[in-house]
Amino acid sequence: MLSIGTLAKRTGAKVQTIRYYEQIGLMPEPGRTEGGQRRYGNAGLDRLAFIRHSRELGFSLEAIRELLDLSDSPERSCAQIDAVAQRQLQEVEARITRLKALRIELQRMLSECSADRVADCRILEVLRDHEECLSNHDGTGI
Amino acid sequence: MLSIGTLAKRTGAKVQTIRYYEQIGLMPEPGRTEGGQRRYGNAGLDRLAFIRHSRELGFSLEAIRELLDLSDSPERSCAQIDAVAQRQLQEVEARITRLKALRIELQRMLSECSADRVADCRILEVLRDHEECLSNHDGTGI
DNA sequence: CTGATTGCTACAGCCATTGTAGATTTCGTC
DNA sequence: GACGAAATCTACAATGGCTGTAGCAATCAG
Ligand SMILES: [Zn+2]
Ligand SMILES: [Zn+2]
Ligand SMILES: [Zn+2]
Ligand SMILES: [Zn+2]
Repeated sequence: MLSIGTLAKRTGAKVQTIRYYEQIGLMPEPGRTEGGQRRYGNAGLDRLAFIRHSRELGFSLEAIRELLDLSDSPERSCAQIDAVAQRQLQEVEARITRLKALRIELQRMLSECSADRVADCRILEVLRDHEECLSNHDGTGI
Repeated sequence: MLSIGTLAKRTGAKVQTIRYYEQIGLMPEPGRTEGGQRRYGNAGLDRLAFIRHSRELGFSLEAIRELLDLSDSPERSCAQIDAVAQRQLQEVEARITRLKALRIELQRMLSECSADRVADCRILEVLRDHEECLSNHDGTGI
């Protein structure tokens, strides 16, 4: 049986994070010692590792909850699981697109600035007026 | 003189957001009508437009505060302003790098899944075990 | 003047944690 | 068994950047 600190060390999560996951119902309530401290078995360790790894891959806690629920029905088709991953991929791609547009604007601002007086700083000019921009940054990509 | 609602419409910010910016000291306290409603001049409009555009380019409110402070000294060198933008560019680039790694893992998971039973779902396998991953997702890029 | 719209303050909620304070429990060592 | 250090407990507040709500008060068009 593992203490919450041991679980934290093994998974890279913080102790408070594990308690938070329990609070929101993502981790089940574990057994307790006589003194009231949490004790976990391998199931708890596996579940927490799954959660942490999914977080590292950018899944939201809600998506992870969905994945964990779905994985409780091993005989069903995994189409729904794939859909969750597909959604996540699309979100990642949208964010990449948006960030690339931002990168271009930032690079342009920096390259056009002659590093002179604040009064003539090209960066401030662009920030003051979106007309100076090439992209939209309206959330829909370029 | 502009009401807070007009300011919101002109800049695309929400009314509450403008009040929030005032609360954290990013927007100055404007004049008020006899009845206590906020009234803004062009300075307020310009400042809010600057803040919103900077937010659209991904700058944090702290970075924006810095930029606004720096822009109050028009005769100084703009090196510090450029440094803020440079920092922002580096952050954007780091995020792109990280997201690209995530995209690769997600694409791989999805392409390897044969869309069969949950029990055999490749996506769940990968999420359960980071050993199945090619990248680190440790925040330091690939 | 009246009614609709807008604005006001104060507070709570979102996500996903992290940090804190003060009390209690557990564990290793003697 | 006793002692002290380390870990854990609960409860609550804070982070960033807003957004939403409730219950009033002010403003504006007709
Ligand atoms: Zn400059
Ligand atoms: Zn722009
Ligand atoms: Zn699958
Ligand atoms: Zn991995």
